[in-house]
Amino acid sequence: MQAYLARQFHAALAALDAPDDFDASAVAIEFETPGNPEHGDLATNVALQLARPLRRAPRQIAEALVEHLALDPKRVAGVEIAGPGFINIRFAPTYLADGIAEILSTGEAYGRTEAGAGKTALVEYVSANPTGPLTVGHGRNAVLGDTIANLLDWTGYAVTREYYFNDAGRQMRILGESVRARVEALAQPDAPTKTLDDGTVVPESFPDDGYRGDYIVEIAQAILDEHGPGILAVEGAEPFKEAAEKAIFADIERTLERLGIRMDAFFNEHSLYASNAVWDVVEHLREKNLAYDKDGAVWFATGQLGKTRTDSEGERAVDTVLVKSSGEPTYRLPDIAYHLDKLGRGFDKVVDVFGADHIATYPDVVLGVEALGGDASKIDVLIYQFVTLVRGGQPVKMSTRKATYVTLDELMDEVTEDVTRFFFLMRSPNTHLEFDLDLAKEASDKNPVFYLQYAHARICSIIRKAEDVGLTLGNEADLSLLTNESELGLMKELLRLPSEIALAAETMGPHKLATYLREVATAFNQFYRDSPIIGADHEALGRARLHLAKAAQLVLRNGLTVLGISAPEQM
RNA sequence: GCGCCUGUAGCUCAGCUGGAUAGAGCAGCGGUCUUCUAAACCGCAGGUCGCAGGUUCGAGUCCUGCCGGGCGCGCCA
Repeated sequence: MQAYLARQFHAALAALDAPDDFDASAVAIEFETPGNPEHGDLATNVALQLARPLRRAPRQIAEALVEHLALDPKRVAGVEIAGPGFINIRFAPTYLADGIAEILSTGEAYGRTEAGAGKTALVEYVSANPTGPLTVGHGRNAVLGDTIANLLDWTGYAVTREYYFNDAGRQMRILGESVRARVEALAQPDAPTKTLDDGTVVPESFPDDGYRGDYIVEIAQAILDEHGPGILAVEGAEPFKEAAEKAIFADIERTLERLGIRMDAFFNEHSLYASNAVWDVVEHLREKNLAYDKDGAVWFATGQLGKTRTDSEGERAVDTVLVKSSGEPTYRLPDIAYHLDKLGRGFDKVVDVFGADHIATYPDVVLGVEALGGDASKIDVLIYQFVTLVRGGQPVKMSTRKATYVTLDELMDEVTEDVTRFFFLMRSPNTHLEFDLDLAKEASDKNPVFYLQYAHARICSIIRKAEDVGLTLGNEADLSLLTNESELGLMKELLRLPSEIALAAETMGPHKLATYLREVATAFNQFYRDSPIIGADHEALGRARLHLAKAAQLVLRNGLTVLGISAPEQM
C-alpha cells in the first residue's frame, strides 16, 4: 500500500509547477499511521516537507498534489487535507477485505518481505567462551541475536548464525587448572586445602583466580569416574581443560536449545592463527605503514586514522597495541582478522551483538577492517545494556568470579523459556533491562507474554467450537460483511505485520514487534467482545468473522514465531 | 577528566528516525461473566517528557550547557 501510494504521489509531484532545480523524483515520500483514527489510516507530511524547497504554503502544495492524484477507489476511499498540510488517506473496505484474504492464502509465510532477497547475512551472537554455564547476562545477547537473525530471515536474507569463541587464552588455562585441582582433591580427600578471600575452601593447588562454581567439581568428578586417578600422572592441565571445554559446551548448547536457539557455525578463534590470518593483518598493516614496533610491542597507527583521546592534557591522537611485548596478540588483532574473514566470506551484512562493556572495542575493529580494504559499512553492531534481576523489589547481586551469578537455566526453570525470551525482547536493547522475577513468574494478567498467548489460544478455541456447530473455514467467506468498528480496526492492525517486521529488522529493534503484537491482541479482544462468531446474526456473517479470527491467529502465531515464543493452542 | 547509553504517569516502559490533543501495561478507583477462554473488556484518575537555552512553520525526538543513573576509557577480553 505504501509503495503504491508513494508511486502515485511521485506521479502527482511530477505534474506540479516547480522551480527548475527541484527534483521531484528525489523526494522521499513517507507514510505513517496516525495515532488519532480521525486522521485516517495513513498520513503523509510531504506537503510540509516541500514547503521550503517549493517556496509555497504547505496547504497549497497539498491541494495541488491531491488534485493531481489518481488513486484506485478499490484501495483508497478518501483523501483529505488536514491541519497544517497533512494529507490523510483512508483505506477502502475492499482493500481491507482483500488484505485479509491475502493473509489467509499466505498463511505461515505472511509477514515475510523481500528487502533482503538474494542477500546473505551473518549474525554473530552468544560468543561466550566455554568457561562456565551461560548466565542471565548472556541470555539477553543470545535472545536478541537470535531474534535479529529471525527478523533478517523474514525480510528475505539467507542468514547464518555464528558463535565465536576462544579456547586458548588465559581464562581457559585457569579453567583447566581449576578442574585439575578439583580432581586432585577428589582423588585425595585428605589433601591440604586453603581458604580464599570470600571464605571458599579449595584445594591448595587451586588458582587464586580460579573458577569456583560447583560445575567445576561436577566436571572433575566426571573425569575421575571416567579415567580414574591415573589421569593425574599427566603433566599440566591440558586434558582437564579439554574435558571441561567439552562438558561446558555441551551444557551451553543444551541451554541454547531450550531457548530455541541453534547455531549454524562455531568459529574458533584458533583457526585465525592456524590460517595465519592474524599475522597477515599485521603484515598488511605494515605494508601500508599503519603498523610499527615500539617498546617491544607492535602498534596499530590508529592515531593516523583519526583515533583520539581527551584527558587532562587535552586531545591527542592515540595508537593501539596489536601485539604485546610478550608476543601475544591483544584481543583487537584476532577481532580484526575475524571481521575480515566474515566479510571475505561474501556476506552482504554482518551483525555483531555486543554488551555495553564492549562498545569501546568496536571502533578499533572498524579502523582495522577499513585500513585493509574491507567494507565496514556492511557491519552492524547491536549494543545492548545490562540486565538487572529484581526479586522482591530488590536487585539480585551477581558476580561471575565468586560464582554468585544466576544461570540462564535457573532463570528458565523459574519463569519458563517463553517468559525468558519475551522479557529479554520486550524492551529496547539500549535501555537497561529490569527483569522482575516476581512479575515474570506470575501467570496472570500482569505478565505481558501471556496476554499474547492467551489471545492466540482463545482464537484456537473459537475455531474448534465453531467446527462443532458446522461453521468451518473455507474460501467462500464474504469478507465485505465485516463493517463494524472493531472488525475494521482489527483488519487494519493485521495488515501491518509485514511492515512491522521489516521495521524491527531494519532498526534491529525486536521490541517493536513485541509492542505491535500487543496491539494486535488488544484489537482482537475488542473484536471478540463486539463480534460473536457462533452467535452471529446470520451464518454468512459468522463465517466472515471466523475467517478474520483465523487471520488474527496467523498474525499472532507468525509474530510469536519470529520472536521465538510458542503460540499455545490452549491455556 | 573524557567517550558511549540513559532520564517520559506512583512503578516498568513505548513513542514509527522532526509532525496533529504525549501512549501502553502494572499499581489505584469504579463497572462488565445464564451466551465463542474474565489470563478478557469498558470507564475514571494520574504528565513542568531531568533543568536551561538554541535551531524552525512545528521539538519528547536535533544542537549546546548543566544535573542525576549505567557502562567503558590497559601491552585484560
